[in-house]
Amino acid sequence: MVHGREFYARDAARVAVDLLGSILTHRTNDGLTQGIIVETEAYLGQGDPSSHAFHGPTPRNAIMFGPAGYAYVYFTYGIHHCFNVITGSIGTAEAVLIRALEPCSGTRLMKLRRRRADTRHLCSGPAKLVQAMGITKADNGLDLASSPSLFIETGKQPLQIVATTRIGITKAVELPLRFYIKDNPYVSKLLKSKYNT
DNA sequence: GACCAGATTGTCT
DNA sequence: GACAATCTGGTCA
Repeated sequence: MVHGREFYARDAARVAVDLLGSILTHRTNDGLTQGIIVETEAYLGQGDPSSHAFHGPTPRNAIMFGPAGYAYVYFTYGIHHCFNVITGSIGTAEAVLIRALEPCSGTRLMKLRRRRADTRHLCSGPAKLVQAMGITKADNGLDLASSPSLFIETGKQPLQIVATTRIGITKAVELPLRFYIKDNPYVSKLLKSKYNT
């Protein structure tokens, strides 16, 4: 079942947890890719110093201030893109960053896009999965609740979930807003980068 | 595996 | 002008 607006219109942390085990699908002209979401991070809008929304609306983060269920794709470090889903109610600017996937369908296509042969390294990081799935800045603002080409649906249910601190940020680093599936080999980093190289 | 440096440009102060 | 929700490839062990 594809997640609808009501699924996304809840607290970012709750959505982040519930997205674990769900399946992300992207259809492009090149073909179909699918992955199980195994790692997420919650960003709490204007109250969160490490959120893009912290300083208020700008042209870049405008989509965050709209309704839940929309995709927020941004560019960073001069080379990378990251993929988020907007959550909460209109104006709260909450979002969930998808950090890692377990490749499920279209792994051949993922390997071509990533130019990597090792399945383990196809989607084990926010910028990696964006590249493997063929997500681009053009997907910014797409409605995941109604798009036929980009959506998330219910997957496995009973899971062991680990909550820990977020990665790659310099503010509010202590908040336990990163979630991943215990013992899953596709998670980007454990407490000490174990599966990363 | 651990640690480090370089890439490279959009975005905002 | 500074910095960024990162990744890769190098060195050393």
